Amino acid sequence: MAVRAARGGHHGVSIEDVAKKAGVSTATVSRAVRGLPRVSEKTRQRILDVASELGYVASSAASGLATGKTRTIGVLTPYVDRWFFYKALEGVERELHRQGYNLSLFSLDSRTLERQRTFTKTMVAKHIDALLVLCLALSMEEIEELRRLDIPLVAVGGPVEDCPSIGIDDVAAAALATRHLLELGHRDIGIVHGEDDDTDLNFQVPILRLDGFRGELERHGSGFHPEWEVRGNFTLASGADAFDELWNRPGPKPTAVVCASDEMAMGVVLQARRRGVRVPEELSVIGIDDHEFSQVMGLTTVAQDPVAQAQLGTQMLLDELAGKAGSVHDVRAEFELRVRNTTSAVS
Amino acid sequence: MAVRAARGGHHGVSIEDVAKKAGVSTATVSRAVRGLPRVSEKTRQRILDVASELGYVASSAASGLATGKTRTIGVLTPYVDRWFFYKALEGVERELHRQGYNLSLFSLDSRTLERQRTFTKTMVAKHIDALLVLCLALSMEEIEELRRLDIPLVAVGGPVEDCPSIGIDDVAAAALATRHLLELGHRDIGIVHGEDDDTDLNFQVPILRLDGFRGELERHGSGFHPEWEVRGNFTLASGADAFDELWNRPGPKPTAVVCASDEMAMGVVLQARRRGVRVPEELSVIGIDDHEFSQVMGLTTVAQDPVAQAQLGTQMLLDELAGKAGSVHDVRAEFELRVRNTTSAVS
DNA sequence: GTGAAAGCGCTAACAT
DNA sequence: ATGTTAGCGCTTTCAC
Repeated sequence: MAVRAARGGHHGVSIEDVAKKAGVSTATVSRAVRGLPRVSEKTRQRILDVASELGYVASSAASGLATGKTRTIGVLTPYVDRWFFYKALEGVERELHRQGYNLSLFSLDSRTLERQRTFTKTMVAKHIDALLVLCLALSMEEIEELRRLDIPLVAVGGPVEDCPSIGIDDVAAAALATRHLLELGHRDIGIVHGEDDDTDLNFQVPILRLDGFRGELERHGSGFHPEWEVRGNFTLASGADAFDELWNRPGPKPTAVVCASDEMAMGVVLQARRRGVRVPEELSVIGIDDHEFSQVMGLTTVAQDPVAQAQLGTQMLLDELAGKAGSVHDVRAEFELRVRNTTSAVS
Repeated sequence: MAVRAARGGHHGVSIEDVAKKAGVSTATVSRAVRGLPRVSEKTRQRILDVASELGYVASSAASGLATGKTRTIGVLTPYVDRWFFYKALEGVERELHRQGYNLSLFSLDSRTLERQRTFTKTMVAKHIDALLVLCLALSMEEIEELRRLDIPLVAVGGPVEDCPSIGIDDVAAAALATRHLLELGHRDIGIVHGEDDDTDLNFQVPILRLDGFRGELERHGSGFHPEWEVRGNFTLASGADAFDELWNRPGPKPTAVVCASDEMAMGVVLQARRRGVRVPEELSVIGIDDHEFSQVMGLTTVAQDPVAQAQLGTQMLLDELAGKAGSVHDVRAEFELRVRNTTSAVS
């Protein structure tokens, strides 16, 4: 007893408290509160009443220990303050809480050194029943480690080696954006992409979009302009910088530019206008995403829906946990061109 | 044994496995892996080796049950896709994982009906050791329920009844924004606020900012223009709508407008320019927040730092959990005027 | 339909 | 420094 008191079990109604007060065994309480059969309606009701009167809620640690399930799924993401990521997070959350699951958030910001530790120690600690990875730059070892976890796993927003994933066809999306410009008569097209030099990181999206752009240009027979391929990092500021880079360089300028994200596209538009380059009259700009700001800004873009993608991924995980093996599988999400007013026919 | 196998305990190295293989008791393993004293360096090393060889990680459910601690703290937020909130979330995450804590995210989107359920059932289930509430619209019953949880609690970004909170002085921030306009010579000033009609919800921020605005005007002796007080909901789109509302109304227009958030301010700027009203020549606009887009857009604003606020709040919670009673307390966070180019002297 | 009892994997006295 | 042991609160088999 001394032990128990010392461990601070003071506040917290246990199943036993309910059982006693209801005059039944803990087993019956357990069945009753979980809505299991083999309890008469009468006793169930009595138990439920007592439970709510006492404010009883099962300890997740205890039931987790007993069942091996935690009813929480993890979300692993590189950022939480970037559009795709917070939208997706929103989607996961929505789907999860609707089902009474908890969401455990892991953010592996940069390529920090303490990363590995976090990964192994904290995540693998059986905290979670399943994991949803958001389009993360993962090393091979990390991926390997995740697989070893042996829990349902799905990637959203970008392919992850050997792992079912949900997301748009990035190559096709970038190609679509490029084609839109081509069809408007543009021939001098630049791109603001996000490809990093860093290798060994499993972050394909920027590369895929760049590929889509180049592929479409090639298909069309347009020439390459390596000097018009400039790198950004998916932020608004980097888009503005990209415009400067393009315009500060001597020589001819592109008449249009496709951006690997709306944020960068908006950066380009804003900076162009600030420097007196009219959009779309002198420069057409198209993005990918359909950020909520894009509509107000009138940005032409290739839209995708991260919330829906994340919800789908979550649902698959939940289905899998519910016993429907094979629920988790690859899905190419939808995307579509939304023409607004940052693109126009070449003059 | 049949039981154990049936419960899927197959993958999962237990403390006993380690103990056996290392030839010690589970108690010693427990001490060793947690870095507790009373273990010789020799055995500790041996245990650690075995543990890592076996890939042992303590089950959080088991240790949670034994200790009554979960090493996870909850974050309760109304949105995850709005600036202040995702920034704060980022701050919490950063601070938490640095300390090996987990983050459990609860999003109580709208005033949905299933809200109550989520609240009670899921949250209160002892999942968490402490809770950080993000500037949420809470009903009195909900607040009451939170207090009953009897765990360290702190609010960030907006006052919550009877609960220590970290955030800027919203009245002062709005007053500062207003004063800036006044000092530029503006006398016809409008506001885009976010005050909702909904009562009984503990979401003070919009009201406080509106108060700050009105107070400053009054202090200055400027007249009120109720028709220039228009409501938004903190989004870019609502800012654009607010501009329309202001400009579509017959009669004189304000020469300046303060907005309760940068997103709304940007909406106003964008819509003004689209409709041919020059900013800042014909209309000065100031926001509150310093959204990452604001710098690129050149928006004048009163800046605050949600990441820092959240980190501070998290640290307080952690300190409290570490035994430093009284660590959680009110803090007025900093804010400062950042003049850029959406405001200018009245012409 | 209900109860007794044996765990789940870990921690914390207490003894040695 | 290390082992023994009694729980933590819940679930689940098996008997009744």
